[in-house]
Amino acid sequence: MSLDRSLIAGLPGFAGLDAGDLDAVLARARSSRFPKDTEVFAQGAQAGSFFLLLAGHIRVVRTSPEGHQVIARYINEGELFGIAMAMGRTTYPASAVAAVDCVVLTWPNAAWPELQALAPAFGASAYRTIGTRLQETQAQVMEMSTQQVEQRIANALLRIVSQSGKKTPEGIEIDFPITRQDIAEMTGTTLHTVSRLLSAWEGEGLVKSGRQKVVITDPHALMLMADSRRRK
Amino acid sequence: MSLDRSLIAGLPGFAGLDAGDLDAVLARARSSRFPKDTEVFAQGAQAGSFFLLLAGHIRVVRTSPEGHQVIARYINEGELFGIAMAMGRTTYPASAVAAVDCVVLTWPNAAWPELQALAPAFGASAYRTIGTRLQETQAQVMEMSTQQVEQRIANALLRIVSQSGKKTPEGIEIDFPITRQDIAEMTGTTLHTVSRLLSAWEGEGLVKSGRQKVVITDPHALMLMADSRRRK
DNA sequence: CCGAGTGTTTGCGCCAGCGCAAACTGCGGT
DNA sequence: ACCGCAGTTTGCGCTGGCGCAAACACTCGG
Repeated sequence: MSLDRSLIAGLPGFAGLDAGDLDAVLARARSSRFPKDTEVFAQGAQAGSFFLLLAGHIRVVRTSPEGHQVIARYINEGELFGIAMAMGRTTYPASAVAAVDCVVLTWPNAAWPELQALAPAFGASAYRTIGTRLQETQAQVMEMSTQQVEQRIANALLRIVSQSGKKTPEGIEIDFPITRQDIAEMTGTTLHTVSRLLSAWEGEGLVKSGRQKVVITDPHALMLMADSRRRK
Repeated sequence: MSLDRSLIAGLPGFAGLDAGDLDAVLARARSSRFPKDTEVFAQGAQAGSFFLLLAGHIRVVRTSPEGHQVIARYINEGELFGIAMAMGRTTYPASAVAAVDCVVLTWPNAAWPELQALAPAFGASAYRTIGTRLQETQAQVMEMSTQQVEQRIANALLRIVSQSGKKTPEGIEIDFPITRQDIAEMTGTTLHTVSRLLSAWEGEGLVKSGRQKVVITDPHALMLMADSRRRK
């Protein structure tokens, strides 16, 4: 069973490749399904492969020696992940867990140079991805240093929604299940605080939230919330 | 005036190059001196060059729109920095300021592919650098989410000292001037808190500190401090 | 030697957000 | 239809660390 070219034809890393090249890229890949809440790879495991998310949403989680969990990011459809080896690592620095049922392409590390040779844009795109993530992570550090919890949560929601938002009659909805606990782990707070805040916002008509679901009903007001310059 | 090969011969990115190659690498570079507290490049500026620190210490600072400053990292001798273009950026995401008088090699962006061609290890080394920084930054996010201020500061000091520590009869000293404010900006706290903590530690004989100077007299005790599992 | 500037220390009051605990609710399974 | 669990809400008390402010101590230039 071979994979259809259309799966990857539209992605930035493979732009401008002809049918033959696309097939060659796919020839080395294996496609697999990960049911909700299963691990694609585990933190600390030997990094033998890298991945591309074809469908679904993936949560990248870091666990501290003390057992604390932090959500480093969510991976969206079409993104590379688990590219430890491109960063010169031999081991995955975090775990990847399917937030919903996912479809994933897997390449062995050995395919990395081949892909780069085949698709000149692939390497550049991958490195740009890493660079972008470094930026985002540094931005997160800034946020955590300088902003109040309220603003951090607002920012986090806006960020998610901008990447994985689904329009509904009520507003923009996060299109994968997300718990208060998840939001807390993204923003360095507790589920209690997140819950309180969301309740408050719901009261003000900014958001509408239910079990593992959040809908932003007034994005503009949330944006104001997100960067209301505090103190001074 | 040409640059001596020995300047870069020992660096990981240029390992195994012969004299001619090294000269070729240096031919494209310009060496310059940056006095203490001068900017090598400014956040937001067009990224036309990338840099290698030959001597000194450089502080990488991000400033938020509100004017808050955060120290993203310190660059040590022999490290690349300002490699925005390798990450697909056209603009520097942070400012680089000389913490002491520095000597810096500068290449125009155009030299990037040439260096990669000349020194196969160069590209890999650069990407590993970015990867490492991503790891470190993510680790910092975890730290800020899960640890108390006390531990974050201890960790920050240990990290600095492990990279830029100078042994003295009294202990290990940070070998560039660093203020309480700097430490606060690295750890997301205030200079007040840092000052109080350092005073307390000085009382317990863990550190010895003065104006823009910190000496770790009992690294082991500090390490205990750094990862004393808190609550539960 | 003096003054100015920069970095540091310290006291005090306060409050955002956490820890703990208990109750509640909606969903999925049998 | 029911039960059980996972996720959520909410109250309450406490405290770590911040904001503010004032005094202090080096160091450097003149």
